[in-house]
Amino acid sequence: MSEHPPPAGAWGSRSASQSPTLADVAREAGVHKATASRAMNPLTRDQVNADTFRRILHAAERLGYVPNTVARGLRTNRTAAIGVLVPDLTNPLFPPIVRGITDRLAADGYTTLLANTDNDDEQERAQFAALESRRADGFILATARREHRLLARAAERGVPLVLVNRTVDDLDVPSAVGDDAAGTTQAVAHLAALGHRRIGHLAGPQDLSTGLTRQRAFRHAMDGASLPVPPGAVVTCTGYTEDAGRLACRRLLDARPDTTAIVAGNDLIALGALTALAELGRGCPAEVSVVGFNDMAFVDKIRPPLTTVHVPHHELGVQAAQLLLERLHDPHAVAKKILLPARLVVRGSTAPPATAPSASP
Amino acid sequence: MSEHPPPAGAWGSRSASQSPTLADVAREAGVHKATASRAMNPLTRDQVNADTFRRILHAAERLGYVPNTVARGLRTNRTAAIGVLVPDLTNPLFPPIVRGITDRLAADGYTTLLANTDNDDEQERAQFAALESRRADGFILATARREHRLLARAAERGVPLVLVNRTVDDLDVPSAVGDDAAGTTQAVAHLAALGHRRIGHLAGPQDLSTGLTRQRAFRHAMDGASLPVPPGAVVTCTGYTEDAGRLACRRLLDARPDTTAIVAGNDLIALGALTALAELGRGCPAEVSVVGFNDMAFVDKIRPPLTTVHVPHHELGVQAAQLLLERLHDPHAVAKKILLPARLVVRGSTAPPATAPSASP
DNA sequence: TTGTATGCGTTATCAA
DNA sequence: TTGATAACGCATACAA
Repeated sequence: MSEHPPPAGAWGSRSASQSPTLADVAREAGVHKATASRAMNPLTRDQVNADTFRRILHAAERLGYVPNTVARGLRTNRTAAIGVLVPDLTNPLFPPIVRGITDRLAADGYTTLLANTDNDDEQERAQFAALESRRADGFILATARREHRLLARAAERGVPLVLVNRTVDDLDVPSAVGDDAAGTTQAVAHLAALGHRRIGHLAGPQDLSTGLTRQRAFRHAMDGASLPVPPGAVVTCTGYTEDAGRLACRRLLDARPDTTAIVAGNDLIALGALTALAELGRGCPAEVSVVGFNDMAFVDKIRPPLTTVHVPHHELGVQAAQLLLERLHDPHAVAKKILLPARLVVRGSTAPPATAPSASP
Repeated sequence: MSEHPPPAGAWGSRSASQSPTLADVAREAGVHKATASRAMNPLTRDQVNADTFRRILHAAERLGYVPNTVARGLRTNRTAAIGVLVPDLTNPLFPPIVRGITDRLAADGYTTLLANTDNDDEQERAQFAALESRRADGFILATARREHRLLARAAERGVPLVLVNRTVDDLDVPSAVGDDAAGTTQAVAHLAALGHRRIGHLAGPQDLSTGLTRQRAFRHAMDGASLPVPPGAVVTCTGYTEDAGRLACRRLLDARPDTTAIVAGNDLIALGALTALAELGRGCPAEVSVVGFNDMAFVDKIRPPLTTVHVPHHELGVQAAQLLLERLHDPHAVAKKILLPARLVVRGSTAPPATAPSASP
């Protein structure tokens, strides 16, 4: 056994800043490495005698043994690490999603490798390659475009992949997204019920599933309410940003000055629209109502408090992680697509139109 | 997967979903593993003949070789991965910090391992252990309390550690934080210049460096302006949350009903204070002015737009990452503490007091 | 139930 | 400049 054990938590002759290995534990417990390995692994724990198990565990504790996940990963070819790619963490949409992901993953002992892509193909490729070289067991992408080369190739190679928030065209990849269509429909219904007839849409980028789905749902809902969507009433923003929203709103009101309500592609676009309205001296909701999408943090505090479609982002993250874990457990499972309910939250940015709907023939 | 051999980029006889290894590349190029290794590593690249280098690189490309970071990590005992611990990513304070960290780390080829602790000791311990078992090369903690057992022990063990946003007492750990004292001083000076004399402080938790520093700076600045800080004018919040701010604000106004201005420990506390004021029917800034701290995203959009102290959070993250990289490069470097400038941003939540400062004797 | 032997993919050391 | 060999720490097939 050990001669004079150094103060505490040291391990014999090894240099002070070295971690003890399974070999050290085995030596300390007087067993073979393999037995120590079995004792430390929950899955093989029952293969070892109860008594020796206690001895080994005790030795491990005494030495402060921590299993080396890197070595284990090399041996087992599984790292219990998941790559998470988001466009930009400072977009308030993503923190709750990522939080949901990490919460679910951590519960199963998985670690989250986080990377931002800034919607840049080259950055995304580089980050994805880096995480793949790290042998992440799977990926959760919040960066999907409807057509996505990198994503398609990865899926074809059989890389375990799950999409969150956005989805992709023509590919059987599991995903967890909000019900964009239903949310948009509720927004239009709300405005129609208030008496609005000239409703515009500031659409998100059409190469993103959210942008396209919401735009189509908008037209469909308008049609269903027998409301017209004349040329210029739908303007596509260059991005999900405040500034793109501001610019698009000006174009919308330029083409359709009598617009009384706007369905924005998301909350950032809605904020931009509010700015544009303020610049143009048009009151919201007095003259123009605005509905957002996502119910980002603090949009209830702005002026006017934003009517918007709530999407359960944390739960989106949880479900995405859950899907990935299931897929890792059973690689041949069918690629589920989860749609989480969205619901309109009415606040102060919507009101009946100031002038009654035109009563002329 | 598919029975049909994959179209292109397959590697001889290996099973379809296997990555090619250095051995495969070496065989393809007709050299030894070791030579291939040297060719693929930027640091040893020049040890290899230019011609064979091209041959190896070509072979690697043909096979789609990606170095296995796990194996490299086992061999070199360095993983190029950094553990990042935050209390809660959905607190708007942290996304820009984390973004700054990942930006700087990614630039040097490091990967970010992200974990949330929810200010819970046990969660933090577990997450830290998990990341350590993964052999992260170092850690950036946004979770520091002034006295922090886990942190202290890790520092003593020589684990490369950097603190961000918050710091710790009595420990030589590098850190990057905002200039809390200077920011608070500016806030008080601003209010005093507006004519406020009865200024209260909703202090953050005093076991956090930010809470203590700002509280002390508040008292010091008040003293410097010859303004009194009577009992009850400083209330400590139970946390950096809206609700804690709301409750504390009620206690403050209960004890000191004639308060005309409030310096909040941070923006969330300020938001809670605004809520409390609204509940009590006290206008802001008409009756009570409020100053926040941090300049979180979108506090310029709320009503009233929040006067607050801007802290360069992204840069805080960048600097923290930079400190850690330096420390990894030179483990014996001195533990720098970086203080980034904070500056008051005046918006709509502050105004001169409604009643002129009491003119009685 | 435990011990033996081997290899995961890479890099460091030594020889040639 | 290149090749041979060993070792990083662990898990597992096989033997005992």
